[in-house]
Amino acid sequence: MRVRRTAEEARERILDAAEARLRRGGPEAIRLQEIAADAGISHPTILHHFESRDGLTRELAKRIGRKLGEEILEAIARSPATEASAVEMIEHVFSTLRDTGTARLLAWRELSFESADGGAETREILDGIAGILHERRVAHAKEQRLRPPPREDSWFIVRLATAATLGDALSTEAFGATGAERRSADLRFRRWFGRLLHEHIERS
Amino acid sequence: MRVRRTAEEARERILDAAEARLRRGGPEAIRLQEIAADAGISHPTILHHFESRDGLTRELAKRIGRKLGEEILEAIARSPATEASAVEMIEHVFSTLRDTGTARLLAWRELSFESADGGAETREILDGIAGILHERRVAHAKEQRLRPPPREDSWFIVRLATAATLGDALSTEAFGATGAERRSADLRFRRWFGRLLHEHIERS
DNA sequence: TGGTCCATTTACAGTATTGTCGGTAGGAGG
DNA sequence: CCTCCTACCGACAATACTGTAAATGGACCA
Repeated sequence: MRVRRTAEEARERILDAAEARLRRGGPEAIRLQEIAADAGISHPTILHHFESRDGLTRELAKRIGRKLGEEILEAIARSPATEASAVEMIEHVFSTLRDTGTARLLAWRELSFESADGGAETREILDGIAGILHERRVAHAKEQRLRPPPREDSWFIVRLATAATLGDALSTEAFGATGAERRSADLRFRRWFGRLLHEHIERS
Repeated sequence: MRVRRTAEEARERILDAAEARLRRGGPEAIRLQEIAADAGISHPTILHHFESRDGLTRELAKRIGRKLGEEILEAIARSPATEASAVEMIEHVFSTLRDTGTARLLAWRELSFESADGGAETREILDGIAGILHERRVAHAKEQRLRPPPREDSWFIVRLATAATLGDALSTEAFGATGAERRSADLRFRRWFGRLLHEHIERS
């Protein structure tokens, strides 16, 4: 009683299982046998599709990056294009990133592939976001007949938002009680952070 | 020709070696044999002192937390006690944390022991810092006859600084060229962040 | 229907890694 | 000097994990 999938389908399934293990079990949880069990296949099938365990982790890291890009672009597309909402945009982007648990995966990626080439891709995405943000701010300044903010300021805003989200998602346990209380504190913190950035931007 | 150390000394040596491996090689680099080789001992000695590999990692995680606490407290002690320097204090604390590479270790710790009890300890440290910051702010407000900021505001400042530092240290690769150019950008970013917090605090 | 492709499996090989055991030796205290 | 404690080691056991080889069968196509 053997299920046969397309190669693409099988690969996705395997990556899904590996990702789930990574979310739950930390950086050492990528074991071929366990992943295979989760995916309902035998472990040599994984090797058939990814060459080696290393191939699997590399592919997984790539996919995490791709998914992140998609999530962010989607969030940008959904956010209204008014000038003041630039902050909201950022906030929304990164709260999405966080709630989906992608932050943990990103951290694993950074930790595991310190000198990998994957960083360039991430950087492009962030450059893109910073560009959009900056354009909006420049347009806003023109309207109000104020002088435009330095480019680096916009870049730093994105950098801060990224770092804060990543860091916050990682160290959540340290920041308060669990359950409902924590959720509401998380929300208040996010809002507080949004306001902080907003005020900074308003001050141009 | 056999070297005999005190148990305490041996444990420290082993933990040092393990920590170094973790810094360089990522989360999967904790191998008893390699660590033993680095420490100039045989691997059963590690097991003798730590029961099991798991015992070693747990102990290492604990020590990382302790060291962090010490570093932070030291930095606090060194920073002047004037009110306005509260931000500087934070900035200094976390730049120290970052430059020593402790941020990477913390990330490993969070990733590996998701539901461990270690979180409480970290939280206590942060609570302490937030307390100090808040006291200073309250005193400052009293002097200026302004109304004191909400406690949660101080707490959130610390939370943001922590998260941002941790996240930034992790994702540094994604943020720009390496070498001298990056260093100066890092410095500017830190300053920028410091000013951002400072302005927020000044606005009470 | 017969044939080909290839995703999948079972069984196995090889190796790396953790953990155990018995014994050895350094050093402190009597 | 003798004795005890225990840090330490070499050799071995057990297991866990990755990777290989050969066979199997599902699906599509002629």
